Amino acid sequence: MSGSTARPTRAPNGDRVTISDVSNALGLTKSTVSRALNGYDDIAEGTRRRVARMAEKMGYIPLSHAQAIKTGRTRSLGFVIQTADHDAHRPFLAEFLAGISHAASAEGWTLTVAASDSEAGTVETMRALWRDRKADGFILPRSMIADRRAEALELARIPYVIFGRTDRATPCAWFDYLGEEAMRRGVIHLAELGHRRIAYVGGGKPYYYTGLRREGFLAGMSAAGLTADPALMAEGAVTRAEGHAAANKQLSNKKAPPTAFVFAVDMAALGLYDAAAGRGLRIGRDLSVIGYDGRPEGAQVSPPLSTFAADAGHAGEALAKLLIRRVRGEDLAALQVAEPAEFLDRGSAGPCRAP
Amino acid sequence: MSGSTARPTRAPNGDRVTISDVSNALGLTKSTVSRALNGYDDIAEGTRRRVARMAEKMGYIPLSHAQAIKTGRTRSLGFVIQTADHDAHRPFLAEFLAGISHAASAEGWTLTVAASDSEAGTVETMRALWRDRKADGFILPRSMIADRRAEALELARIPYVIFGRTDRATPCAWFDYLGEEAMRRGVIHLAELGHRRIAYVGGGKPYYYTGLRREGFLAGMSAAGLTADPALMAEGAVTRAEGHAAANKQLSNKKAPPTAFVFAVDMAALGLYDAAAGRGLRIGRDLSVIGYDGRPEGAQVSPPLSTFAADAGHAGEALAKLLIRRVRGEDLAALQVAEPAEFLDRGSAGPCRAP
DNA sequence: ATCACTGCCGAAACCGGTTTCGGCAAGCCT
DNA sequence: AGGCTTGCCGAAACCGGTTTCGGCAGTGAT
Repeated sequence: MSGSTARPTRAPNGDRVTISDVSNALGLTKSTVSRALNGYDDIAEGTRRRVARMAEKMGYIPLSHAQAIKTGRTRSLGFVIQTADHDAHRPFLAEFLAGISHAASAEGWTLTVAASDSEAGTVETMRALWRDRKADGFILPRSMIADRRAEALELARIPYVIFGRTDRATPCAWFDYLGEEAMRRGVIHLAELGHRRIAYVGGGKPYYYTGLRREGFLAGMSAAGLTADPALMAEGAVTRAEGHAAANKQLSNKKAPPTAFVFAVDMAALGLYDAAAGRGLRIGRDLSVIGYDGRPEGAQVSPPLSTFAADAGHAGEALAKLLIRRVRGEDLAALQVAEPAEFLDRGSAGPCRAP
Repeated sequence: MSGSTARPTRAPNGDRVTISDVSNALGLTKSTVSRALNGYDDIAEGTRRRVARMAEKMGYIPLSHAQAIKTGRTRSLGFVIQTADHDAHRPFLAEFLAGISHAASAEGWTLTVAASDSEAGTVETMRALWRDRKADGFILPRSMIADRRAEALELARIPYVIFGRTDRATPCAWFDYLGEEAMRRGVIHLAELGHRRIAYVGGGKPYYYTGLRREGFLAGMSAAGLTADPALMAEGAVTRAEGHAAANKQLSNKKAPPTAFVFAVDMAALGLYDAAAGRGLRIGRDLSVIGYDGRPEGAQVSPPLSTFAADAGHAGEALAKLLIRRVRGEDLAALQVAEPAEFLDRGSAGPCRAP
């Protein structure tokens, strides 16, 4: 026993331990070691354990691209940054990517990112990455209405998961926060504070979540026994400036200005602070507002924006795990996850003071 | 000629064209094709061209991980997101990564990103990625004083490039914007507008750029024939809140409050807007300010913040190109690039109105 | 005419794994 | 006791490339 451990643990290689090193140390062939490690059923249980222990002890980690040449799988997730959309979702990216690679590396996978400046280019990029085995599947951020990326991937039979639900007929793997539920709760919360004229400012047109949140708002209104005034509803505001404009428009409604706002997007909600400042109104007292996203910028303003936290890092982690399971062949039905967004009551929503 | 083109261009493989497909189509061996494509000098010029054309025509792209098993190179750049530093640099990340992968894919390389939550973890992660051939080299964002990441990589002989210069003795490849030059020009610009009491608010302590910009400020002062007042100089402000605090402190200087500010970081400069609003001072008239970074947030405020644009996307591209050249073995001396930051005069710096 | 080069390509080993196939030994059945 | 499974492992092919080595034909020198 002690004699055989004198065998050099050091690989003859560069410094890596190869499968041959392991098999030599055990007096087995590398094919046996490979099958033992990969769970083939023609390996004796005792042998399997011996192999596993020795591999562990020697620190053997298979070279993923050496396996890939035969298996076609690299154990890497793909993500394409779409540089064209200079939209409001960009700031999420850092946490999102961090979340993805965090979950990925926990499973021994990696994240490959590429960039493209158009939707067509994105699809083409993913196809190329797939063809060259740089990624075993893709994570698509922000599902859009009639999402062509998903369509193309489906057609090419490339595994993928989406952040957000879709309107596509064929099912797919996805993770999403229940934005509609948040909107509903937000409205009810405001109603309980006595607000009756509640305005709504929705998000980006092409995104699927926009419809969901709008419906959530309407559901909240009827749950609270209120009727939604079409004049107090808008869509398409994702930046602070757009939110400012939308808020200004609704506040100009002379005969029945809103006393509270629900925004589908935090950044737009910050625009209300500007609109309020321009009119000498105080947020949280003269005007209440609830946002959605949990953006850090919302915590900086005064009073801090009450919002629903949709943690991007957590979403990234969840999606990475889902994609890995998807690539491994799990059924789609088990790969659809929805989570509630957590309400952060930070003071921008107060009791109604209007008559 | 026309007869031989009847040969199936389609690969017998899955759908990929392999090197054997190319060699068969030409009646050569794959070793010859490989050497022809890789520029060996024992291949006749005519043959080389025939091979190149056929490869192009058939759409042959070598599988990078198939090459890697022999060469040890994957043609991929590594980048580790450090999740711990929730600092102000986070927002740059999206453009930075987009720039990197843009330049990378232009050369047929890819970007592998991982995440870590500590400096030690970052180094360990890079080492693991390197060992497993997931990355041929790394891009380090934001050089720090006594940067341990660079030290560790140097020791392990792992190629890398840094965004920013360093204080390390051993030379390394880097790209940087001339922040000190920008500070100098900013001061001179303000001096030409008549300002004499110019305050300075520097950036993050651990970062190397902080010292450079401070020196740049001082150089500008002396170039303008002014003496810097230590009471009007601060450091360590990278967020809006920190900038707000620093500005407040300097504006409280009763006997000689500054009429103009130079900030090392845009986000901190925005804090001056808050401080000014709190005192009823108008930026661009009562108070002048010049920032640095070219952050989009600076364009949103009123008046828009005059600043120096240090394009993160461009930096990413430049660094990716440098790293690729570095991995290919080019000498360090040629891989050190400094570029000026472009001044964006957007109105926050006006003539001095103080006595 | 001979010889040593040189230019150019094929043959084969190799990289680090996976996977198919075949065979030996033990166990079960008749 | 002999035949048939079954369990378990080794041998060898294979994946898609790279790289070493050797040899053949043509060239120039002697």
